[in-house]
Amino acid sequence: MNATHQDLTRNQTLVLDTLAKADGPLSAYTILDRLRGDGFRAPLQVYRALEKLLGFGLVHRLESLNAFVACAHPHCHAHGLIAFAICEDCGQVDEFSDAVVRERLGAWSAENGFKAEKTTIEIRGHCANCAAA
Amino acid sequence: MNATHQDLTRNQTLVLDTLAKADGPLSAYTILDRLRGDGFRAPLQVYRALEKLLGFGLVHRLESLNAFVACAHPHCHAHGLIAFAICEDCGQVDEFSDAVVRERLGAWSAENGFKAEKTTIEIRGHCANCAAA
DNA sequence: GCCCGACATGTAATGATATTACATTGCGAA
DNA sequence: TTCGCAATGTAATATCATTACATGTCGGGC
Repeated sequence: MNATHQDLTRNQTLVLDTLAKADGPLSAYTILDRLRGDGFRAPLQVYRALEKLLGFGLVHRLESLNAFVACAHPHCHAHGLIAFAICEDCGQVDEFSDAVVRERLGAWSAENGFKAEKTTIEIRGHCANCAAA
Repeated sequence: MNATHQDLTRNQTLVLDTLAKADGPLSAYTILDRLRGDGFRAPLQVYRALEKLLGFGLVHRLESLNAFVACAHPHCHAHGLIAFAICEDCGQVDEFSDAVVRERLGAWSAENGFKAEKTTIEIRGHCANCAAA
């Protein structure tokens, strides 16, 4: 019973749409500001919606930015490990997945008896466009 | 001209020693509190020391925790990519490095023209000890 | 010896991110 | 209808990090 877009509440929909329309990651407070016109008043309204959306796999949190992005592949919440390449110049985020990386990290966990719950991979740098300029 | 332990200033030494003595990651404010007795008064004193220590490779920042740990291998600041396994129960952090993972992420960057500056890999979960309990 | 520049430090104020606590509302099931 | 649960609203506060500006320290060139 995976949550679909239709299960979302009003607040969740507003937050997700805001992220989807944005051209890069947004902080919770930026989302809040963009939704003032829709009646948002307090950070908690944003954080609560984000919490659900993260659970549904529709949104990702970028730990190194303290910010959030809409999932680039919202239809296949299948892949368990996602990596992000974050351009420090233009803010663009590229989301990808690598089976070998997943397998290697899984192997380390198995060898060390570590039960992984959530894995974060974030590469900060400069995208092709910005590196060229 | 890599910085050695001897190049450190008083504040840097105090902060590094605090992290080294701790049994897990510490937030900047926790470090501050532990150094009040040594004359520390303001967050900036901690953040400035951390900034240098991060540059020297003697300390790592855990992005998903907003906290800091002393490097487990302070003598070989060689390996370019480090992964952290963080136990959510006991707070222990295990630091490791995997050549295959580095190679795969490097390959993705090369294919996509992305110039990587810094890569974060953090696995949150439960260590062998805590998982057993 | 003195002056200067570079860097480390001290201090206050503020900004940015996130959570706790408690009251209220909406809505389906017994 | 009434209960219970999940979502929501609101205020206050906790936590993490930076900006701005003043002061101190030390070594090199003169």
